[in-house]
Amino acid sequence: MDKNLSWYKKLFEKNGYKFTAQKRIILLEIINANTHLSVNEIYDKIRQKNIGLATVYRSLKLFNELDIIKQINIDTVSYYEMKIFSGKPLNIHFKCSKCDSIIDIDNKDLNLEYIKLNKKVEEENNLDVYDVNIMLIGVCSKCKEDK
Amino acid sequence: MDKNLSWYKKLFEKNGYKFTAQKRIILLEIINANTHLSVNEIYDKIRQKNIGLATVYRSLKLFNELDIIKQINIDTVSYYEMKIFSGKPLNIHFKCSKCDSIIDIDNKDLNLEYIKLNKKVEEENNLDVYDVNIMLIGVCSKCKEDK
DNA sequence: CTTGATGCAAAGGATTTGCACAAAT
DNA sequence: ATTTGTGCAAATCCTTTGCATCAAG
Repeated sequence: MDKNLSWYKKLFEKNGYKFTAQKRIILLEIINANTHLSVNEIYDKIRQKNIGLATVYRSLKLFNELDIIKQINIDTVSYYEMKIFSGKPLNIHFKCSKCDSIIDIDNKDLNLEYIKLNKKVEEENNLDVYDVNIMLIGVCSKCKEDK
Repeated sequence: MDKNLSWYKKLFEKNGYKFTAQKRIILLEIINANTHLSVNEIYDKIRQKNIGLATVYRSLKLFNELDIIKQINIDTVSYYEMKIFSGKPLNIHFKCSKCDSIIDIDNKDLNLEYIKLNKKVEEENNLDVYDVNIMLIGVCSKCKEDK
């Protein structure tokens, strides 16, 4: 087991949960995907391993609670992705309203600018902001071409 | 009927839909709320008028199609609010993770800055962006106090 | 009279829960 | 042993759909 997984194992146990084979498999899928996944996408990848849908839901709920994944809701469908701290403070998602594809937008400069804006919101409204979801809607480059 | 409502009536009829009493009642609730409403919040306000839940869903779907309302999804719950063009190009929502309240954040300067950032995203990724949903998550001022 | 709209109830889809059994400490 | 986790099926919640009827043009 590599270093990272044992880190997660410790986190689970510290909070009174067991790091079972099922949770390990589900977590690895999300880590390896490196993008957002829906419950069904996760379930499809692991269904041959005899893991029930309810277990997927329960694991995701737990991961969320422990703050290791992030849930993104797009048109009533939920997607999940890892929270990664270094160099990727937040993820911006773009949805094409023509082809419905969802694109991850990741750009350090942009992220920094968004963070500055968040600071401003915090100050002006007396809030603590610790997470942001930004969802852009429009037409992607492919759909701009074929019209 | 005031000017605004007759504008909506025309919009509906131009698109082959009737401006019924039910749609009028539902639309007025959203206009008067001046904030985001869930389907249940809308339904509760009008249920005494003998309007079915299905009609609420159908009307919201239609309003969305005609682009007069905007749908916001927060943790699998959908909220609806008017799209207002003048001076309110976008709405930023903040959700307190302690008390679950949702606060509308509206500030012209902030909106302008966000729009600049969106331009940057458009250019760098060759996209057309025409709508943005920004959702901040954190702790509200009330919950910051009572701890 | 023709077309779209409505209310109701049934259907559908996503998510959660109850329960008996299995696994881990 | 005790506690937590799992798979399955049933239950629940939100949303959509089918159908008979109603209303508007």
